[in-house]
Amino acid sequence: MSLKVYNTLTRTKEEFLPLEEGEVGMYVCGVTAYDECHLGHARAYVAFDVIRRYLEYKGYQVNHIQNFTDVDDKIIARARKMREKSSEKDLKELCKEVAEKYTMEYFEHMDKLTVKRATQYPRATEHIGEMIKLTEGLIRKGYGYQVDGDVFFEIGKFKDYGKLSQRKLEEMRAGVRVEMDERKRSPLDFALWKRSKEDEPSWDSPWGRGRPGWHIECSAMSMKYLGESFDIHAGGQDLIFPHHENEIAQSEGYTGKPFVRYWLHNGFVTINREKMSKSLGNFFTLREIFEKYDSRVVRLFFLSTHYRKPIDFSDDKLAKAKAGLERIENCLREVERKELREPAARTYRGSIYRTRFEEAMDDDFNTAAALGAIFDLVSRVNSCLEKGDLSSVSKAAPELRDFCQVLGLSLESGQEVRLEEDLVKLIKEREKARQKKDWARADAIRTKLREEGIILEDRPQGATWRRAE
RNA sequence: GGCGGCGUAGCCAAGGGGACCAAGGCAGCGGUCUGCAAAACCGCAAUUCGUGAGUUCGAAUCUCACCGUCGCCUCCA
Repeated sequence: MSLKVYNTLTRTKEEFLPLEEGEVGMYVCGVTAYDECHLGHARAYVAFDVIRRYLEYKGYQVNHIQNFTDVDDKIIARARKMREKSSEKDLKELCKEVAEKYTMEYFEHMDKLTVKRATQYPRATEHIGEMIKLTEGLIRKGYGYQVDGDVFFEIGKFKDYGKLSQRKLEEMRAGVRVEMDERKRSPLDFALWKRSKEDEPSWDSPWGRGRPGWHIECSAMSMKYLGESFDIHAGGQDLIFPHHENEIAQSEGYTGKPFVRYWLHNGFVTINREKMSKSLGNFFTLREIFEKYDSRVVRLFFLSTHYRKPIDFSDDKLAKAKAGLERIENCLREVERKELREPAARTYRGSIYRTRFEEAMDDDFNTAAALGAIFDLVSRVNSCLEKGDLSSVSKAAPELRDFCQVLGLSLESGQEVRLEEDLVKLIKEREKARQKKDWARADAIRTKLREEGIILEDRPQGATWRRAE
C-alpha cells in the first residue's frame, strides 16, 4: 500500500515519495509567541502530529522541525503595553519575556494534547545571521532591493510567483487592499528586512540596524535544518498566501532549486460556522477549553474530521467526542480486567481492521475513516469479551492499542488510579447492603459516589468503579 | 470583483462511476444481562446523498445550471 498525500501545490493527491529513502524532512510553521494558543493552533498541531506519527508507523525516520517566531510586530506591541506598567525594563528585554512566556505555554498545552515534541525548535532570533545571508544573496541575484534601511523582495522578478496559491499577478493587483508603500516597486513586494526603531529589538546588518521580515525566517531555518529541498512543509490554510508563497519565492529565488515537494495545509476551526479569529472575538484559548474538557476528548474531536476540512466547534460536539472516547476506554479497561494486557507489538498483521486502518491513513491521513476501523475493532473486542472468546481478544486488543497510539490517543488504563480510603469503605458497605438486599441503602451509596465522580458497575465478581470525567 | 472549498440520517462524519438499497460515532427505539442501574452485547433506524437537468448499461460519486454556506485575496494555525 502506498501513502497518498494531498499536495496544495498541485491540488491533487500524490503518491508520497521522500527524497531520501526511509527518511522524511518535515517543517511545520510554528506559532508567533505573543499570545496564548487557541483551538485553531491545537487543531493544526494535532493534525501534523498524527501525520508525523503515521509516517513513523510506516517506518520513516522523521526529522520534524518547527519554528518559534520570537521577533515580530505583535510581540513588540505586547511588550510596549507591558512597559506602560513597568517602565524600568527596556523593550528588548520585555520582548524576550513575552516570547519566552508564550513559548512555554505552547509546550504546556501541546503536551496535554499528546503532541510529540519536534526534533528541533529553532527560534528566529537565533538565526539572524542566516537570514541576513539569504537576504544578501537575494539582492545579489536581483530579487531584492534596498530602500533606506528596508529590503524588499520584488515579486515581479520571480516567474513562478503565485504557483502555490494559484493566483495570477494581475488578479492579485486588482484585489490589493494594502496601502501602497511608495517605496515598493509593486504593492505585493514584501519585506525581507525591516529597519527598526530605536528601542525595538534590532541587529546589525549591511543595511543598518534592523530586524528580519516574517517570511524569511522560515526559508532560512527550514533550509538550514532540512536542506535546500525537502519533503514536507505544513501549516494552516491561512498561510498559503502570502506566507508560503513568499517562502517559495525567497527560497527558490536563492537556490534555484525546488524548495518543497509536498505542501500540506490544515482546515480551520470554526465557531458557529464562522472562522474563529481574534478580530471576530469568537476564539477560545486552550486554557479555557481545558478547564471544561479533557484534552483527550479535544484530540478525538479533531480526529473525527479530515484534517483539511473545516471543523465546527461546539459544546454539543465535544460531548459526543467524550462519549466516543469512553467507548474506547471502557473496552480497553475491560480487556485489562481480564488480565489480557499484552505488549502492543505489531506482531498481528493483516487483520481486516488493520487493512482498513492503513487504507484510511494511506489516503491522505483520513483519521475519520481510521476511527471507523477503530470503533469496529472495539465492537469486535467487546463482542468476544461477551462470548468469552479470550484468544481472539488477546489478538485484537494489542492491535487496538497500536492504532490508538498512532492517532496519539493516550488512553487511561483505569487501574493505576487509587480510590480514596473513605470511598473504598462506602463501596464495601454497599456490597454488604446488596447482600442483604437492602436496595435503598445500596442505591443511596451509588448515588453518593456518582456525585463524587465515581461510577459504579455491578458485575458477577463484585462492583467495579471508574472516574466519570 | 477574482480564486477556492463545502452541502450525505435528529446531530457529527467517511465514501467520491458498479462490492453503497451509503462506514463509523453520538442520540433514539426494541431485546439480552441486572434487584434496579451502569457498561456491554444482539437487532432496528437514510429506498437515499442541497435542487434541477444532462452524460452513462449504471451516479451520492462525472458535466452544467441554480440555491445555500464558508474561506482566501491584509496579520492569522
